[in-house]
Amino acid sequence: MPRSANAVATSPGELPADGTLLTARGVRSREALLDAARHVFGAKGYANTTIADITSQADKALGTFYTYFPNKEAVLEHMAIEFKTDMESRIGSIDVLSGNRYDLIHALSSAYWTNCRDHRAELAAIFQASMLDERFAARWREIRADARVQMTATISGVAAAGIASNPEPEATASALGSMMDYFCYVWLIEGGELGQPSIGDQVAIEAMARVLYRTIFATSELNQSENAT
Amino acid sequence: MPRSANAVATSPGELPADGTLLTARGVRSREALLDAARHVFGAKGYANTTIADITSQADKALGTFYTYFPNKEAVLEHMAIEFKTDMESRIGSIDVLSGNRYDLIHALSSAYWTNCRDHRAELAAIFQASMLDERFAARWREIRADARVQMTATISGVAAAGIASNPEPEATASALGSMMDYFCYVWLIEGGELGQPSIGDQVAIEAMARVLYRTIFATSELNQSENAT
Amino acid sequence: MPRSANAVATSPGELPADGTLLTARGVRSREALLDAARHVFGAKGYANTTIADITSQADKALGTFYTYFPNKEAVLEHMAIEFKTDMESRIGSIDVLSGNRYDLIHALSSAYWTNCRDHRAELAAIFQASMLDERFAARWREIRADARVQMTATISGVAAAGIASNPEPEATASALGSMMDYFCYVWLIEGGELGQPSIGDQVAIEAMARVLYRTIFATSELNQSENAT
Amino acid sequence: MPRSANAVATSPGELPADGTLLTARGVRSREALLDAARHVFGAKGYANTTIADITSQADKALGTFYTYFPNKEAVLEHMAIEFKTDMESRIGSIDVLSGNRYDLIHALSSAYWTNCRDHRAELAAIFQASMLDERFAARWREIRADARVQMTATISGVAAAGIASNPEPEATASALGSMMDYFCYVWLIEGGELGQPSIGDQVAIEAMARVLYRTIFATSELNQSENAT
DNA sequence: GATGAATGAGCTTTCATTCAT
DNA sequence: CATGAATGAAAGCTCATTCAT
Repeated sequence: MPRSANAVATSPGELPADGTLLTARGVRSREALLDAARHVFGAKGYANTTIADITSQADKALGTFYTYFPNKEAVLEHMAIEFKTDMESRIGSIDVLSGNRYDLIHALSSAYWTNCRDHRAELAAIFQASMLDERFAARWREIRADARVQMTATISGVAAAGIASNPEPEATASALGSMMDYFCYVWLIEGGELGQPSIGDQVAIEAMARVLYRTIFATSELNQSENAT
Repeated sequence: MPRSANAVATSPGELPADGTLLTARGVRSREALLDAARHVFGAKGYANTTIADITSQADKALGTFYTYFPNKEAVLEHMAIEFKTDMESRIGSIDVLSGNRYDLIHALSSAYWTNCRDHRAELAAIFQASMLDERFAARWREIRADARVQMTATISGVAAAGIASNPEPEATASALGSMMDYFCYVWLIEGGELGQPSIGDQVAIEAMARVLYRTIFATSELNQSENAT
Repeated sequence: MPRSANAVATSPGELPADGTLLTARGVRSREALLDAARHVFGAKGYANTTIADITSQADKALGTFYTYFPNKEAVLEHMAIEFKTDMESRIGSIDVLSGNRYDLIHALSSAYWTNCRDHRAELAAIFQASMLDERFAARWREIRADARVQMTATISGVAAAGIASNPEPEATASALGSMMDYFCYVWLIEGGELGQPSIGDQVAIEAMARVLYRTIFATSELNQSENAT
Repeated sequence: MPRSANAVATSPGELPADGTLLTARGVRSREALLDAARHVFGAKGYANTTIADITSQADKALGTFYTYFPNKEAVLEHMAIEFKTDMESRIGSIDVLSGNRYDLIHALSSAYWTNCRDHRAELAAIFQASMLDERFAARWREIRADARVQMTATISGVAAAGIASNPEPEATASALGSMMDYFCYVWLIEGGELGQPSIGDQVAIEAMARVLYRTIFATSELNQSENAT
């Protein structure tokens, strides 16, 4: 297919299914579909969303969807990449040098929480898809791994000598990562715990920061009773 | 109208759809279906499992399923109850008085992990269903709440005075609960983290225990730097 | 799935998609679908026939089709086997010893024509599918090969010495096979030649026989002028 | 309303859908689409080819197709005419007077085979379409009739008295025509017979010539045994 | 003329659920 | 109780055709 004169360059990830460029109109439509998808994923969940739900939310014909995406997974793929990229950028822009150790942990929690909050719908969809589709489970594992590595790197940078030893750091990091992932999911998507549907940003961020901080910087004293077991 | 002479009393939760009693044969069939469901839920996931999958695994005819359950959710409901009951029983049987504080936490982690491990398939199904079905999300919330309350009660029983303060105990408990739930899910069901497919029981239990213990019993010293922020 | 007491043994090729046995009712339904398929394949052509056409012709619900066949190809597969089996049986039952050479050729033509005529709809479908679907082209090639081999064997059995040599017997056999296949297709399915929509059985059979006979048993005299070229 | 100054006269069959004249650019585009269609018809088959396949092969936008053709059939129509015209021209240019009888038959076979070979893709498409579309079946019938008439005329011109009688000459001609059509299809398009994917031009042409020659010029001797039946 | 986005009818396939035997 | 055939609503995806730019 020829490069039309009115086709415009698009940023990576904005290419339609067949690899051709999009016109301005195309870019708008694609964006409308993504917005619509975000909306309905958030409202009905990824699995319960049909292509028709997305197009009707975007006020497009059903077939239009397939001009831009080969299937629902592709939409999610796109969102997952955005989610990941954004997360990396937020975590990457934390100033590792300023502030004390707790500040750093707090900044990390804050970045994590905020990113999940600002990508509520996508997070919901990604989480759900990771439990339904083997391929997406692998995708999500990558995203988690990435975040965990970032986190670990950040932590390691400030970990001073004399701090409580961390046997099995990998397992501990996994536990902390699980905490963050699911805590965000529970409060931002599932609707909180029984009888308590929502939580303030600060309270949430501090709760996560607390668990992270105490686990990572436990004093040797505490550490010893642990070993005493 | 009286049931046939060979109808037998069944324990609660073993009643067929219409509330009548089951014959011995009926009990066997029902059990076969539940076993089959556990098996295929574990193998293909809850969402991807069809009623036909269950009956064919159980070597029964399709229609037989509806003699015992109104639908797939009912099967899961049953499993969720078992999961919950078993969890309560394991946590309840922890000897709160013996051992030191870490031992108690460790016992808790162990009970949690072991229950999840022994109910792998059900856990997978419950997790998945909680993301697909609003009703099941509520159900799972209850189960989680229950476990959290149990856990908190256990913790509170040994929490001595002078220990680091826990502002927002609810949020902290939620974070710790999230950690346990998802950590178990990741390692027992999803297949671990990127590049590391499995984990030893002891390593897993200790990782969870470490996070719980350090978070709950942080020394005031650590606590102060936290407040200093 | 259990072997139900009312499931009945079925002849090979009458098994449903999942390999289980069919009940008497099932056998009836399956047959009804096959009949309906034959009918609509004949009326609208294979490619233009939808599953819905078949089921509505059979007065069944759409989904019923999938109880017996995984897709439209499977129906055709079934028909192709029947066609081939029947053809083999007809050709196989020709009495090779009785009659003169021409009689044998005539019997062969007759068997061929009659089989195609009695399987009009299937032949149409098979022919069409062989042009649309690579897999079916291979299937049809097998059927043709089989028929050709049968034919050749029959011919060889009576081919006396001193008959005109046949250089490139394979190519000649292929040409004769093509003649028979397409001649039958043209007159039995396509609706004949321009301006002549039908042909009598005897005329058709004799026309094919004539070409076969003259080609195979050409006298050396004729053969020599051929070589003289 | 007069067309623009750069509109040029086109040969018959090169008119766009609306009957107006084409500019030089238009002629180029149209030709590009026809070439592309030939290519993809040959590669994927007529039925499996979409308009998008054609335009993308031609490196044109989808909509451009409809500037020149109302639909896919129109493209094929065009090709069929070319095929037919070319066939007529090749057969027409055979020198009826020179050479012996076999030479003439051979020249006919050769012209037929060569034309089919040089229009492989079109032949494939025409054949296929004749099985899918009633209108095209009629079209193809015309083409075949034409070739048959040409052939018969050629043959008749050299048929001397005293040659074996040909009862039902129409049916015989139809059988011979079927042989040629399908033999060419099988070897040039379908990929040959089972286990033998291709054939040399000479072998193919001679096989067809042999069948034609022996059938048409059978000696009375052979003819008699035929009647003896 | 050329472009490619938009449309929606049409088809395939799946599967929960019912029900006659 | 057990059986498995029947049902039809839903959803995914394709593609010929139109049309505004």
